[in-house]
Amino acid sequence: MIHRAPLRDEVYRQILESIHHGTPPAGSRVRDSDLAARLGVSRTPVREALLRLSREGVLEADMGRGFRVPPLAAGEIAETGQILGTLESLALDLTPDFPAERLQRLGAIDRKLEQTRGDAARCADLEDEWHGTLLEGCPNRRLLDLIVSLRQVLRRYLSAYLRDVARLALSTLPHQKIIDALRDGDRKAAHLVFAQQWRRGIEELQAWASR
Amino acid sequence: MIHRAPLRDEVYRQILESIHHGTPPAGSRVRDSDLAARLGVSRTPVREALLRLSREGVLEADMGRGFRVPPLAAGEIAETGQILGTLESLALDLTPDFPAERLQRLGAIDRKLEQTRGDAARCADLEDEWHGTLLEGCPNRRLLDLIVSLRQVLRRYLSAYLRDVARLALSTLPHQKIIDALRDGDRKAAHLVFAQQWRRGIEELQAWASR
DNA sequence: ATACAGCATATCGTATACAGAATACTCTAT
DNA sequence: ATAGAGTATTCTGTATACGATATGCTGTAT
Repeated sequence: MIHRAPLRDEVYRQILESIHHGTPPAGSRVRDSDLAARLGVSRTPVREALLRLSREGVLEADMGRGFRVPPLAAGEIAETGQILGTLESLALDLTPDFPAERLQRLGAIDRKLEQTRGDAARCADLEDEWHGTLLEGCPNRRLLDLIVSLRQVLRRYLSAYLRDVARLALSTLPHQKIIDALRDGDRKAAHLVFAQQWRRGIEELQAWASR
Repeated sequence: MIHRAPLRDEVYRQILESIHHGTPPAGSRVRDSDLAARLGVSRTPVREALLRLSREGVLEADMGRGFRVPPLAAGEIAETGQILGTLESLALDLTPDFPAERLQRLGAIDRKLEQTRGDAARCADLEDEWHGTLLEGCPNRRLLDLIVSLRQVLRRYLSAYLRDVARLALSTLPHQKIIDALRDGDRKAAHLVFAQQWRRGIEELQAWASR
């Protein structure tokens, strides 16, 4: 069973990756013809990807003025964080079980996370992967899709933060606490730590973004 | 200060309205050239609108096969309902206050709702307006945007339901209970009734959709 | 030096063109 | 009459073209 993938999807991924690496930097314009030339495709799929990115909040679009990477705004962290924290908590609650195999994979990601030094984007990637793995058992696929797309917004801040403070690695301690609670079958505790970690993470990002 | 609006936005609205009225019916294909001809614009803005609608879950897009109105599926009601109920509850909690003026407007919408007979789409419109008005004070604009776009998915089911059972009007009783609780400053009670009403609504829709 | 008018250029939003894949159609063989 | 191969047509995804608006530059006046 073969299936062709739309160009716009690949273009979407490429642009997103660039933005996470900070190119172009926050505040700058994004010219569709530039991207089309760089990626070797026409403007059409590029614009489709840009339109999608601006619906998702990763880009801004002003009529007649094209697209731009919005400046980092502390307020956006809180807005998106509230939503994402709520939705990920919901996904956690909806997940029927956490088989040992999944918990092991979570531990493996944490170990990689601890070994990752210096590469902010890679670090943020792993953090994303951890959350994705934790929630992958949630049967509500639409919810998972929504979470993934919302996460792109926060990822921009997380990457910028990690680059800026040049922190060598994210702490995996709260991760481990959640894994332990789930292994013991203590959903309530897991939920609590998870929500608390979310709050802390958002506060940390916000404190940084507010200078 | 004048601002031109992108064609794709107007096209988006038109298509959405059609779908809510049940044309084209669930299951049928949507040809961009048809719409372009009918609306008197080119395929470009039409495709942009269709792409957006399929990202939002109102349409389906298969590569090489274009777009279609997905068949009504009971599972989708539960999936979207879980998300939307959670997010609207969040928005309710985040709203700092409910001035008397807003509560009066809610009452006015309810009265219109009671007088609306037979027009399913109009009825669903008013139900939407009620929720929109209830939550308009929430300072998290991104959350409100997200809620609006998610609501489009459920609206398709609500419209179809109202058309099918030919119910003359939605009950505004739970609405009134929420308004009363808010007037008394009893947020907890309001939250409770709200969440409960959500559950009941979803169950009702789902029971209908499952035949 | 600064601010502004006027022109040149770039870039956007939309329309159209084109190639290839999917669907519909026809004709034949059973 | 039905099923299936082969062809014609439609429609999609992507590329290109075009007109209009926004942006940037140059020169001049203050």
